[in-house]
Amino acid sequence: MKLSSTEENYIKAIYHLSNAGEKAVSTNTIADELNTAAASVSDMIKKLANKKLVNYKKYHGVNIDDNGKKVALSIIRKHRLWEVFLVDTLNFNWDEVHEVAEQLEHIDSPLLTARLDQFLDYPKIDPHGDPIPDEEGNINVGPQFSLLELGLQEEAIITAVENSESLFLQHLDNLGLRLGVRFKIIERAEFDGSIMIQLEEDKKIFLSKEVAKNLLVRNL
Amino acid sequence: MKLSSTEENYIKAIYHLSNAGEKAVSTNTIADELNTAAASVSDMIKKLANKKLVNYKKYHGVNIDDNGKKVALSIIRKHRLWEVFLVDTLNFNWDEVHEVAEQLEHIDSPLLTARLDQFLDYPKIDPHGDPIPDEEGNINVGPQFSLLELGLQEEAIITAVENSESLFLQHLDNLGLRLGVRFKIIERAEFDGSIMIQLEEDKKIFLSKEVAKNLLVRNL
DNA sequence: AAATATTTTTAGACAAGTCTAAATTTATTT
DNA sequence: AAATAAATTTAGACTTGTCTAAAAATATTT
Repeated sequence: MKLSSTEENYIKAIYHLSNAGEKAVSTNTIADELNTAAASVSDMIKKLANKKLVNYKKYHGVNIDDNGKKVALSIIRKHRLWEVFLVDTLNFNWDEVHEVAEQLEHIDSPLLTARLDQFLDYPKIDPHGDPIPDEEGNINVGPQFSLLELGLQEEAIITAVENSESLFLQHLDNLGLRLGVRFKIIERAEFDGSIMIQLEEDKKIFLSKEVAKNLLVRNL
Repeated sequence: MKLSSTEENYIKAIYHLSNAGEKAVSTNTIADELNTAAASVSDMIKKLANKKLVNYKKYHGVNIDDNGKKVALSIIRKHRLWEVFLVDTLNFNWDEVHEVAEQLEHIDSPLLTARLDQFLDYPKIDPHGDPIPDEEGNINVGPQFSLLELGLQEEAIITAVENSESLFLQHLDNLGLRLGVRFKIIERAEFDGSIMIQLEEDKKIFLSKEVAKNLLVRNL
Protein backbone atom coordinates (compact mmCIF):
# COMPACT_ATOMS: atom_id res chain seq x y z
CA MET A 1 0.00 0.00 0.00
CA LYS A 2 1.36 3.39 -0.98
CA LEU A 3 1.01 6.01 1.72
CA SER A 4 1.55 9.75 1.72
CA SER A 5 4.32 11.23 3.85
CA THR A 6 1.64 12.65 6.08
CA GLU A 7 0.03 9.28 6.65
CA GLU A 8 3.43 7.77 7.33
CA ASN A 9 4.17 10.43 9.91
CA TYR A 10 0.92 9.74 11.72
CA ILE A 11 1.62 6.01 11.75
CA LYS A 12 5.11 6.58 13.06
CA ALA A 13 3.86 8.91 15.79
CA ILE A 14 1.16 6.47 16.84
CA TYR A 15 3.66 3.63 16.90
CA HIS A 16 6.04 5.54 19.14
CA LEU A 17 3.37 6.99 21.41
CA SER A 18 1.77 3.59 21.86
CA ASN A 19 5.12 2.19 22.95
CA ALA A 20 5.38 -0.08 19.93
CA GLY A 21 1.68 -0.89 19.99
CA GLU A 22 1.35 -1.79 23.63
CA LYS A 23 -1.29 0.75 24.55
CA ALA A 24 -3.95 2.92 23.00
CA VAL A 25 -3.09 6.50 22.07
CA SER A 26 -5.43 9.43 22.53
CA THR A 27 -6.28 11.98 19.89
CA ASN A 28 -4.81 14.84 21.87
CA THR A 29 -1.56 13.02 22.46
CA ILE A 30 -1.11 12.62 18.73
CA ALA A 31 -2.15 16.20 18.06
CA ASP A 32 0.43 17.31 20.55
CA GLU A 33 3.20 15.18 19.06
CA LEU A 34 2.53 16.36 15.53
CA ASN A 35 1.65 19.94 16.37
CA THR A 36 -1.73 19.73 14.70
CA ALA A 37 -5.27 20.40 15.82
CA ALA A 38 -7.15 17.52 17.41
CA ALA A 39 -9.73 17.80 14.66
CA SER A 40 -7.12 17.02 12.03
CA VAL A 41 -6.07 13.97 13.98
CA SER A 42 -9.66 12.72 14.16
CA ASP A 43 -9.94 12.98 10.40
CA MET A 44 -6.68 11.21 9.77
CA ILE A 45 -7.37 8.43 12.23
CA LYS A 46 -10.57 7.64 10.37
CA LYS A 47 -8.59 7.40 7.17
CA LEU A 48 -5.95 5.15 8.69
CA ALA A 49 -8.65 2.97 10.20
CA ASN A 50 -10.26 2.57 6.76
CA LYS A 51 -6.91 1.39 5.47
CA LYS A 52 -6.73 -1.15 8.29
CA LEU A 53 -3.58 0.35 9.72
CA VAL A 54 -5.06 1.22 13.09
CA ASN A 55 -7.95 0.12 15.21
CA TYR A 56 -10.28 2.89 16.16
CA LYS A 57 -13.18 3.20 18.57
CA LYS A 58 -14.67 6.66 18.64
CA TYR A 59 -13.74 8.64 21.74
CA HIS A 60 -11.44 5.86 22.90
CA GLY A 61 -8.21 6.44 21.06
CA VAL A 62 -6.37 4.30 18.51
CA ASN A 63 -4.52 1.06 18.73
CA ILE A 64 -1.98 0.37 16.06
CA ASP A 65 -2.72 -2.69 13.94
CA ASP A 66 -0.24 -5.30 12.75
CA ASN A 67 -0.29 -3.72 9.31
CA GLY A 68 0.37 -0.33 10.83
CA LYS A 69 3.17 -1.75 12.92
CA LYS A 70 4.81 -3.10 9.78
CA VAL A 71 4.56 0.28 8.11
CA ALA A 72 5.97 2.03 11.16
CA LEU A 73 8.90 -0.33 11.43
CA SER A 74 9.72 0.12 7.77
CA ILE A 75 9.83 3.89 8.17
CA ILE A 76 11.86 3.62 11.36
CA ARG A 77 14.25 1.26 9.59
CA LYS A 78 14.80 3.75 6.80
CA HIS A 79 15.14 6.67 9.20
CA ARG A 80 17.82 4.94 11.23
CA LEU A 81 19.73 3.55 8.28
CA TRP A 82 19.93 7.06 6.86
CA GLU A 83 21.15 8.35 10.21
CA VAL A 84 23.95 5.80 10.17
CA PHE A 85 24.80 6.87 6.65
CA LEU A 86 24.82 10.54 7.50
CA VAL A 87 27.05 10.05 10.54
CA ASP A 88 29.35 7.24 9.41
CA THR A 89 29.67 8.09 5.75
CA LEU A 90 29.01 11.80 5.44
CA ASN A 91 30.48 12.78 8.82
CA PHE A 92 27.43 14.54 10.16
CA ASN A 93 27.37 15.13 13.88
CA TRP A 94 24.79 13.02 15.56
CA ASP A 95 22.71 16.04 16.45
CA GLU A 96 22.54 17.22 12.85
CA VAL A 97 20.94 14.16 11.37
CA HIS A 98 17.39 14.03 12.61
CA GLU A 99 15.81 16.67 10.42
CA VAL A 100 17.34 15.30 7.24
CA ALA A 101 16.47 11.73 8.17
CA GLU A 102 12.87 12.86 8.63
CA GLN A 103 12.85 13.66 4.95
CA LEU A 104 14.86 10.69 3.74
CA GLU A 105 12.73 8.16 5.60
CA HIS A 106 9.89 8.76 3.13
CA ILE A 107 11.88 7.84 0.04
CA ASP A 108 10.13 4.88 -1.46
CA SER A 109 12.58 2.39 -2.95
CA PRO A 110 13.10 -1.04 -1.44
CA LEU A 111 16.19 -1.46 -3.59
CA LEU A 112 17.70 1.73 -2.21
CA THR A 113 17.02 0.67 1.37
CA ALA A 114 18.51 -2.76 0.78
CA ARG A 115 21.61 -1.40 -0.91
CA LEU A 116 22.11 1.24 1.73
CA ASP A 117 21.86 -1.44 4.41
CA GLN A 118 24.44 -3.51 2.57
CA PHE A 119 26.77 -0.54 2.03
CA LEU A 120 26.64 0.27 5.74
CA ASP A 121 27.36 -3.38 6.55
CA TYR A 122 24.01 -4.18 8.11
CA PRO A 123 24.16 -1.96 11.18
CA LYS A 124 21.95 -2.97 14.09
CA ILE A 125 22.07 0.29 16.01
CA ASP A 126 21.79 3.89 14.84
CA PRO A 127 24.00 6.79 16.00
CA HIS A 128 21.61 7.56 18.86
CA GLY A 129 21.86 3.97 20.06
CA ASP A 130 18.41 2.98 18.84
CA PRO A 131 17.93 -0.40 17.19
CA ILE A 132 17.43 -0.72 13.42
CA PRO A 133 14.66 -3.16 12.48
CA ASP A 134 15.53 -5.63 9.73
CA GLU A 135 13.57 -6.03 6.51
CA GLU A 136 10.91 -8.09 8.26
CA GLY A 137 10.54 -5.56 11.04
CA ASN A 138 12.40 -7.62 13.61
CA ILE A 139 14.59 -5.89 16.13
CA ASN A 140 17.64 -8.00 16.81
CA VAL A 141 19.08 -6.26 19.82
CA GLY A 142 18.32 -6.50 23.50
CA PRO A 143 16.80 -3.70 25.58
CA GLN A 144 18.60 -0.67 26.92
CA PHE A 145 19.57 -0.58 30.57
CA SER A 146 21.85 1.38 32.84
CA LEU A 147 25.52 0.48 32.87
CA LEU A 148 25.07 -0.07 36.60
CA GLU A 149 23.09 -3.19 35.89
CA LEU A 150 25.63 -4.66 33.52
CA GLY A 151 27.42 -7.78 34.70
CA LEU A 152 31.16 -8.25 34.99
CA GLN A 153 32.89 -9.21 31.73
CA GLU A 154 29.71 -8.79 29.68
CA GLU A 155 30.34 -7.02 26.40
CA ALA A 156 28.11 -4.06 25.77
CA ILE A 157 27.70 -0.95 23.67
CA ILE A 158 26.87 2.55 24.81
CA THR A 159 23.53 3.38 23.29
CA ALA A 160 22.29 6.48 25.05
CA VAL A 161 22.75 8.91 27.89
CA GLU A 162 20.20 9.46 30.60
CA ASN A 163 21.50 12.92 31.36
CA SER A 164 22.15 15.48 28.68
CA GLU A 165 23.67 18.34 30.62
CA SER A 166 26.56 19.70 28.63
CA LEU A 167 28.88 19.25 31.61
CA PHE A 168 28.15 15.55 31.62
CA LEU A 169 28.46 15.21 27.85
CA GLN A 170 31.75 17.09 27.96
CA HIS A 171 33.01 14.77 30.66
CA LEU A 172 32.15 11.77 28.49
CA ASP A 173 33.92 13.35 25.58
CA ASN A 174 37.04 13.82 27.70
CA LEU A 175 36.92 10.16 28.64
CA GLY A 176 36.60 9.18 24.99
CA LEU A 177 33.11 7.81 25.52
CA ARG A 178 30.44 8.24 22.87
CA LEU A 179 27.42 6.44 21.57
CA GLY A 180 28.47 3.27 19.82
CA VAL A 181 31.56 2.67 21.94
CA ARG A 182 31.98 -1.02 22.82
CA PHE A 183 33.42 -2.16 26.12
CA LYS A 184 33.17 -4.58 29.05
CA ILE A 185 33.35 -4.15 32.81
CA ILE A 186 36.54 -5.60 34.19
CA GLU A 187 36.28 -4.45 37.77
CA ARG A 188 33.70 -3.13 40.16
CA ALA A 189 34.36 -1.57 43.55
CA GLU A 190 31.79 -2.68 46.13
CA PHE A 191 32.82 0.23 48.29
CA ASP A 192 31.57 3.15 46.18
CA GLY A 193 30.06 1.46 43.14
CA SER A 194 32.74 2.78 40.84
CA ILE A 195 33.53 0.77 37.75
CA MET A 196 36.53 0.02 35.56
CA ILE A 197 35.76 -0.66 31.95
CA GLN A 198 37.89 -1.80 29.07
CA LEU A 199 37.37 -0.46 25.56
CA GLU A 200 37.97 -2.25 22.32
CA GLU A 201 41.53 -1.05 22.00
CA ASP A 202 42.28 -2.35 25.49
CA LYS A 203 42.09 1.18 26.84
CA LYS A 204 40.90 1.13 30.43
CA ILE A 205 38.69 3.80 31.88
CA PHE A 206 37.51 4.42 35.40
CA LEU A 207 33.91 5.50 35.88
CA SER A 208 32.22 6.86 38.99
CA LYS A 209 28.90 5.37 39.97
CA GLU A 210 27.29 8.66 39.00
CA VAL A 211 28.61 8.45 35.47
CA ALA A 212 27.73 4.76 35.14
CA LYS A 213 24.19 5.43 36.24
CA ASN A 214 23.66 7.89 33.40
CA LEU A 215 25.07 5.69 30.68
CA LEU A 216 22.59 3.43 28.94
CA VAL A 217 23.96 0.34 27.28
CA ARG A 218 22.89 -2.75 25.40
CA ASN A 219 24.34 -6.23 25.38
CA LEU A 220 26.24 -7.08 22.24
CA MET B 1 12.38 30.43 -0.94
CA LYS B 2 10.87 27.09 0.04
CA LEU B 3 9.07 25.36 -2.80
CA SER B 4 6.86 22.29 -2.90
CA SER B 5 8.01 19.23 -4.81
CA THR B 6 5.33 19.99 -7.37
CA GLU B 7 6.58 23.51 -7.93
CA GLU B 8 10.12 22.21 -8.21
CA ASN B 9 9.05 19.70 -10.83
CA TYR B 10 7.39 22.39 -12.90
CA ILE B 11 10.47 24.58 -12.72
CA LYS B 12 12.68 21.70 -13.70
CA ALA B 13 10.45 20.81 -16.63
CA ILE B 14 10.31 24.40 -17.83
CA TYR B 15 14.08 24.69 -17.53
CA HIS B 16 14.66 21.60 -19.61
CA LEU B 17 11.98 22.30 -22.19
CA SER B 18 13.25 25.85 -22.64
CA ASN B 19 16.70 24.49 -23.35
CA ALA B 20 18.17 26.04 -20.21
CA GLY B 21 16.11 29.19 -20.60
CA GLU B 22 16.87 29.95 -24.20
CA LYS B 23 13.32 29.91 -25.48
CA ALA B 24 9.75 30.25 -24.30
CA VAL B 25 7.79 27.12 -23.44
CA SER B 26 4.14 26.63 -24.26
CA THR B 27 1.49 25.50 -21.82
CA ASN B 28 0.75 22.34 -23.76
CA THR B 29 4.39 21.36 -23.96
CA ILE B 30 4.62 21.49 -20.19
CA ALA B 31 1.33 19.67 -19.78
CA ASP B 32 2.63 16.97 -22.05
CA GLU B 33 5.93 16.63 -20.23
CA LEU B 34 4.28 16.39 -16.83
CA ASN B 35 1.24 14.39 -17.90
CA THR B 36 -1.18 16.96 -16.56
CA ALA B 37 -4.05 18.92 -18.04
CA ALA B 38 -3.21 22.23 -19.68
CA ALA B 39 -5.51 23.93 -17.20
CA SER B 40 -3.37 22.75 -14.31
CA VAL B 41 -0.31 24.14 -16.01
CA SER B 42 -1.97 27.52 -16.48
CA ASP B 43 -2.72 27.65 -12.77
CA MET B 44 0.77 26.67 -11.76
CA ILE B 45 2.44 29.08 -14.15
CA LYS B 46 0.53 31.92 -12.57
CA LYS B 47 1.79 30.84 -9.18
CA LEU B 48 5.38 30.56 -10.35
CA ALA B 49 5.13 33.95 -12.02
CA ASN B 50 3.91 35.47 -8.73
CA LYS B 51 6.98 34.03 -7.08
CA LYS B 52 9.16 35.64 -9.76
CA LEU B 53 10.51 32.32 -10.94
CA VAL B 54 9.19 32.60 -14.46
CA ASN B 55 8.09 35.32 -16.81
CA TYR B 56 4.62 34.92 -18.09
CA LYS B 57 2.60 36.60 -20.78
CA LYS B 58 -0.86 35.18 -21.18
CA TYR B 59 -1.27 33.02 -24.27
CA HIS B 60 2.43 33.34 -25.07
CA GLY B 61 4.11 30.76 -22.92
CA VAL B 62 6.65 31.11 -20.12
CA ASN B 63 10.24 32.15 -20.03
CA ILE B 64 12.26 30.97 -17.07
CA ASP B 65 13.64 33.76 -14.92
CA ASP B 66 17.10 33.96 -13.39
CA ASN B 67 15.64 32.99 -10.04
CA GLY B 68 13.93 30.04 -11.63
CA LYS B 69 17.10 29.04 -13.38
CA LYS B 70 18.89 28.99 -10.06
CA VAL B 71 16.21 26.79 -8.56
CA ALA B 72 16.30 24.45 -11.54
CA LEU B 73 20.07 24.11 -11.43
CA SER B 74 19.97 23.34 -7.73
CA ILE B 75 17.48 20.54 -8.30
CA ILE B 76 19.42 19.22 -11.26
CA ARG B 77 22.59 19.30 -9.17
CA LYS B 78 20.98 17.22 -6.45
CA HIS B 79 19.44 14.83 -8.94
CA ARG B 80 22.73 14.14 -10.65
CA LEU B 81 24.77 13.89 -7.48
CA TRP B 82 22.33 11.29 -6.18
CA GLU B 83 22.62 9.40 -9.46
CA VAL B 84 26.37 9.28 -9.07
CA PHE B 85 25.91 8.04 -5.52
CA LEU B 86 23.45 5.36 -6.51
CA VAL B 87 25.64 4.05 -9.32
CA ASP B 88 29.13 4.50 -7.88
CA THR B 89 28.46 3.81 -4.23
CA LEU B 90 25.38 1.61 -4.12
CA ASN B 91 26.02 -0.24 -7.38
CA PHE B 92 22.75 0.59 -9.03
CA ASN B 93 22.54 -0.03 -12.74
CA TRP B 94 22.49 2.94 -14.93
CA ASP B 95 18.83 2.51 -15.80
CA GLU B 96 17.60 1.94 -12.23
CA VAL B 97 18.53 5.32 -10.84
CA HIS B 98 16.21 7.83 -12.41
CA GLU B 99 13.04 7.13 -10.47
CA VAL B 100 14.81 7.16 -7.11
CA ALA B 101 16.76 10.30 -7.98
CA GLU B 102 13.46 11.97 -8.82
CA GLN B 103 12.54 11.54 -5.18
CA LEU B 104 15.93 12.32 -3.68
CA GLU B 105 16.32 15.56 -5.62
CA HIS B 106 13.66 17.19 -3.47
CA ILE B 107 15.43 16.56 -0.17
CA ASP B 108 16.10 19.98 1.28
CA SER B 109 19.44 20.11 3.10
CA PRO B 110 22.34 22.17 1.78
CA LEU B 111 24.64 20.39 4.22
CA LEU B 112 23.63 17.01 2.86
CA THR B 113 24.20 18.10 -0.71
CA ALA B 114 27.60 19.55 0.12
CA ARG B 115 28.71 16.48 2.04
CA LEU B 116 27.47 14.15 -0.64
CA ASP B 117 29.40 16.13 -3.22
CA GLN B 118 32.50 15.88 -1.07
CA PHE B 119 32.05 12.16 -0.43
CA LEU B 120 31.72 11.53 -4.17
CA ASP B 121 34.85 13.60 -4.74
CA TYR B 122 33.18 16.48 -6.57
CA PRO B 123 32.02 14.66 -9.70
CA LYS B 124 31.46 16.84 -12.76
CA ILE B 125 29.42 14.38 -14.79
CA ASP B 126 26.62 12.02 -13.84
CA PRO B 127 26.27 8.38 -14.91
CA HIS B 128 24.35 9.42 -18.04
CA GLY B 129 27.14 11.78 -19.03
CA ASP B 130 25.26 14.93 -18.10
CA PRO B 131 27.12 17.72 -16.33
CA ILE B 132 26.60 18.40 -12.61
CA PRO B 133 26.23 22.11 -11.80
CA ASP B 134 28.28 23.35 -8.88
CA GLU B 135 26.85 25.12 -5.83
CA GLU B 136 26.57 28.38 -7.75
CA GLY B 137 24.85 26.72 -10.67
CA ASN B 138 27.86 26.83 -12.94
CA ILE B 139 28.52 23.96 -15.27
CA ASN B 140 32.22 23.29 -15.40
CA VAL B 141 32.54 20.84 -18.23
CA GLY B 142 33.57 21.41 -21.75
CA PRO B 143 31.27 21.19 -24.72
CA GLN B 144 30.17 18.09 -26.55
CA PHE B 145 31.97 17.20 -29.73
CA SER B 146 32.29 14.26 -32.04
CA LEU B 147 34.59 11.42 -31.05
CA LEU B 148 36.32 12.03 -34.38
CA GLU B 149 37.74 15.25 -33.02
CA LEU B 150 39.10 13.70 -29.85
CA GLY B 151 42.88 13.54 -29.50
CA LEU B 152 44.94 10.43 -28.85
CA GLN B 153 45.16 9.41 -25.17
CA GLU B 154 42.67 12.07 -24.08
CA GLU B 155 40.19 10.72 -21.56
CA ALA B 156 36.58 11.32 -22.49
CA ILE B 157 33.06 10.23 -21.74
CA ILE B 158 30.28 9.38 -24.14
CA THR B 159 27.56 11.95 -23.63
CA ALA B 160 25.19 11.59 -26.57
CA VAL B 161 24.59 10.01 -29.94
CA GLU B 162 24.11 11.99 -33.12
CA ASN B 163 22.15 9.22 -34.78
CA SER B 164 19.30 7.45 -33.08
CA GLU B 165 18.37 4.77 -35.55
CA SER B 166 17.72 1.59 -33.65
CA LEU B 167 20.24 -0.24 -35.78
CA PHE B 168 22.96 2.11 -34.62
CA LEU B 169 21.87 2.00 -31.00
CA GLN B 170 21.78 -1.76 -31.14
CA HIS B 171 25.27 -1.82 -32.56
CA LEU B 172 26.48 0.36 -29.69
CA ASP B 173 24.82 -1.94 -27.20
CA ASN B 174 26.58 -4.91 -28.74
CA LEU B 175 29.88 -3.11 -28.35
CA GLY B 176 29.09 -2.35 -24.72
CA LEU B 177 28.93 1.38 -25.40
CA ARG B 178 26.40 3.57 -23.65
CA LEU B 179 26.07 7.09 -22.37
CA GLY B 180 28.46 7.63 -19.51
CA VAL B 181 31.09 5.16 -20.68
CA ARG B 182 34.58 6.52 -20.07
CA PHE B 183 37.43 5.74 -22.42
CA LYS B 184 40.44 7.06 -24.30
CA ILE B 185 41.67 6.64 -27.86
CA ILE B 186 44.74 4.46 -27.99
CA GLU B 187 45.14 4.10 -31.71
CA ARG B 188 43.92 5.72 -34.86
CA ALA B 189 44.25 4.35 -38.37
CA GLU B 190 45.11 7.08 -40.85
CA PHE B 191 44.03 4.77 -43.63
CA ASP B 192 40.26 4.58 -42.97
CA GLY B 193 39.80 6.79 -39.93
CA SER B 194 38.94 3.82 -37.73
CA ILE B 195 39.70 4.12 -34.04
CA MET B 196 40.71 1.82 -31.22
CA ILE B 197 39.49 2.90 -27.79
CA GLN B 198 40.19 1.56 -24.34
CA LEU B 199 37.48 1.44 -21.69
CA GLU B 200 37.92 1.79 -17.96
CA GLU B 201 38.35 -1.94 -17.40
CA ASP B 202 41.10 -2.04 -20.02
CA LYS B 203 38.68 -3.52 -22.51
CA LYS B 204 39.62 -2.48 -26.03
CA ILE B 205 37.06 -1.78 -28.72
CA PHE B 206 37.46 -1.08 -32.38
CA LEU B 207 35.24 1.61 -33.91
CA SER B 208 34.65 2.43 -37.56
CA LYS B 209 34.85 6.07 -38.58
CA GLU B 210 31.12 5.97 -39.18
CA VAL B 211 30.44 4.96 -35.58
CA ALA B 212 32.93 7.45 -34.18
CA LYS B 213 31.33 10.28 -36.10
CA ASN B 214 27.98 9.63 -34.46
CA LEU B 215 29.28 9.46 -30.93
CA LEU B 216 29.37 12.73 -29.01
CA VAL B 217 31.84 12.97 -26.16
CA ARG B 218 33.15 15.36 -23.57
CA ASN B 219 36.61 15.68 -22.11
CA LEU B 220 36.92 14.46 -18.56
C1' DA C 1 -10.13 38.51 -44.42
C1' DA C 2 -13.60 35.15 -42.88
C1' DA C 3 -14.08 30.72 -41.31
C1' DT C 4 -12.14 27.07 -38.97
C1' DA C 5 -8.95 24.84 -36.01
C1' DT C 6 -5.86 24.94 -32.24
C1' DT C 7 -4.16 26.57 -28.01
C1' DT C 8 -4.79 28.62 -23.74
C1' DT C 9 -7.36 30.42 -20.02
C1' DT C 10 -11.30 30.66 -16.93
C1' DA C 11 -14.95 28.60 -14.21
C1' DG C 12 -16.37 25.35 -11.20
C1' DA C 13 -15.59 20.99 -8.87
C1' DC C 14 -12.98 17.50 -6.24
C1' DA C 15 -9.44 15.13 -2.88
C1' DA C 16 -5.99 15.67 0.73
C1' DG C 17 -4.78 17.86 4.68
C1' DT C 18 -5.34 21.52 7.53
C1' DC C 19 -7.88 24.88 10.63
C1' DT C 20 -11.56 27.13 14.07
C1' DA C 21 -15.81 26.93 16.30
C1' DA C 22 -19.64 24.36 17.81
C1' DA C 23 -21.67 20.02 19.28
C1' DT C 24 -21.20 15.74 21.54
C1' DT C 25 -19.31 12.29 24.50
C1' DT C 26 -16.68 10.88 28.43
C1' DA C 27 -14.53 11.98 32.87
C1' DT C 28 -14.40 14.37 37.16
C1' DT C 29 -16.27 17.03 40.91
C1' DT C 30 -19.10 18.19 44.29
C1' DA D 1 -26.29 11.66 40.35
C1' DA D 2 -26.22 16.37 38.63
C1' DA D 3 -23.20 19.74 37.30
C1' DT D 4 -19.00 20.95 35.42
C1' DA D 5 -14.78 20.12 33.02
C1' DA D 6 -12.09 17.91 29.59
C1' DA D 7 -11.53 15.37 25.48
C1' DT D 8 -13.18 14.20 21.04
C1' DT D 9 -15.83 14.54 16.99
C1' DT D 10 -18.49 17.04 13.53
C1' DA D 11 -19.39 20.99 10.56
C1' DG D 12 -17.86 24.18 7.58
C1' DA D 13 -14.09 26.60 5.51
C1' DC D 14 -9.38 27.26 3.38
C1' DT D 15 -5.11 25.84 0.47
C1' DT D 16 -2.72 23.10 -2.91
C1' DG D 17 -2.90 20.66 -6.84
C1' DT D 18 -5.69 18.39 -9.79
C1' DC D 19 -9.54 17.71 -13.27
C1' DT D 20 -13.41 18.60 -17.15
C1' DA D 21 -16.09 21.60 -19.80
C1' DA D 22 -16.81 26.05 -21.63
C1' DA D 23 -15.07 30.53 -23.11
C1' DA D 24 -11.57 33.35 -25.12
C1' DA D 25 -7.50 34.21 -27.75
C1' DT D 26 -4.31 33.00 -31.31
C1' DA D 27 -3.10 30.46 -35.66
C1' DT D 28 -4.16 28.42 -39.88
C1' DT D 29 -6.89 27.60 -43.97
C1' DT D 30 -9.33 28.57 -47.69
